[in-house]
Parts: sequence; C-alpha cells; structure tokens
Amino acid sequence: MIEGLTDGKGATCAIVGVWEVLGRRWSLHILKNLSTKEVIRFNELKRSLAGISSTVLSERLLELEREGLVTKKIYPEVPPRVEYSMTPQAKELEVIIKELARWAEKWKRPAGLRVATAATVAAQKKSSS
Amino acid sequence: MIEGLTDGKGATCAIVGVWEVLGRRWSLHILKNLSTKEVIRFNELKRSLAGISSTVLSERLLELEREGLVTKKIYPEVPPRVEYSMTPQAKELEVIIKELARWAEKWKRPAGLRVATAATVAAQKKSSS
DNA sequence: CGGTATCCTAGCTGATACTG
DNA sequence: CAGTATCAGCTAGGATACCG
Repeated sequence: MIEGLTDGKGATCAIVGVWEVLGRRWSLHILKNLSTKEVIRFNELKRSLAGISSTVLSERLLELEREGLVTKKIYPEVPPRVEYSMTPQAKELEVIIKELARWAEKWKRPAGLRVATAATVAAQKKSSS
Repeated sequence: MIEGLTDGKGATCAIVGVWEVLGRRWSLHILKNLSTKEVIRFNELKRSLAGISSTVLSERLLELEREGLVTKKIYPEVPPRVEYSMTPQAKELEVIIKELARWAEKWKRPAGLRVATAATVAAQKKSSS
C-alpha cells in the first residue's frame, strides 16, 4: 500500500502536488541541470535545455520554487542577474530520483523487444481453441 | 548529477519513458489500488477510482502494461473476466514511491504557509534602497 | 463485463514580440 | 539578461455512445 495518496476520501495526498509539477515537461531535466552546479543563471539553464522556451522555463522554475525545490536569488544589477539553485529538500529528492533512475536502468528492456501483451495472450488462446 | 537522463545528447533516458506514463493523471492512483490486492478486475478498479472513465482507465492500464508494470490476464469467458496485477518490476517501484511519499510527507508545509519567493525578496530589496 | 469509437474542450506548450 | 504578454496549435482528458 502506497502511503501519501488518499484512500479515495480526498484527503492529504502529500505526493500529489510535487508529482504534478515533476510530471510536467522539462521539470526533471531542469532539476538535473540544476544538480550539476551550485548555482545557475536563467539563460545558462536555457541553453543547457535545448528546445525550451523562456516562457516555459520561467513557468517551470516558478512551479519548482513554489514546491520548495528551487531557490531564486535576484541581484538588483544592470543587466539583471538571477541565480537558481536547489534547496536541501530538492537534494534529498535527488537521491530518490537517482534510485528511480537505477530502477529504470535495471528494468530497461532493449528497444524493440516487447513482452507478451494481453492481446498476444488472447490471440494464442483463440488460435488454440 | 542525476543519472538516467541524457546530457542533452538525446541518448538513453531510461527514466523518461516511465516518467511520462507515471506523470499522467491517475497512473499513480491506479498503481496504489493495484498494490492493495493481488489481482483486481477492470470495473472493480474503476469503482475504486471515483471519477475515472473507462476510456482513460483502459488507456492508462495499457500504458502501464507497455512499461512492464502491469500484467493483464484475460479469461475467455462470458461475461468476460480480466484480471490486472502488478509485476515484480512494479513492486520494486512501489518501494521507491513509498520513499517519495515519505519525502513528501517530511517536507509538507502546512497549507497556507508560503516561503518567501523571489518576488518577495525583490520587493524587500526595493523598499530598502 | 470490459472495453473501443467518437467527439469536444480545457489547458499545456511553444513561437513571437516586447520590456525593465 | 531575464523575463512577461499574447496568441495559436496540439493533445490529454473526459462525456457519451456503442460493441463483443
């Protein structure tokens, strides 16, 4: 039984908030890139995420900040400088994500190899009847 | 540095496939409900997920099956019976999700309490200059 | 019972343009 | 540099209807 999700009563769901944010496109990649340096600036981050737009990056960062995973430090200079970094909370999360990555690696099936699906099973039964 | 994601080279990304599936709505809840019983039938599962439609449940289950997290067993009876269950792979994942849940619980901030955001920080600097 | 087929909509996403 | 504003396209998700 997985804790942290409701039993259908609509209660707490501690996971759900983070899950929604992390499930969004780019979130995980942003976190990954943040984990490579202590601090990182907006455009530096953007360059490292080939294909992301300022709009989306900015939005993702805001969401991550709201979830307490990212800290933003603004230097009131011209030109402006903003540095992003991971919070301790995010660093703990990183550990779990690494486990997840290990899990994914462990179970990764070679591309093209498919397990027998229910459809396959059904077909077998049908042809043998 | 989080492993399992590309370095921007477009390579492996073992996590990404699962992540896309798990990030979708209901996926986690389906997994949770599967974890409460050895096997579960379609409509039983549907009833336990108040609000989900057959369309989406079916879709999610197919995705989870493709990711190797769910097994489907079809009994060629009338009326048809289909049983879903978690794979060993999914049971290992469950452990990680529990850790994630513990993490979420640990860092959960009481509703309504907000950390100082960058906007707040900027405002403070501005008013003090 | 256990789905698929179809359609519709909200929201995410990204491109473009602009600003302090 | 570090964003926002605006708009357009697409897709995920859900409602409904139907089928083996």
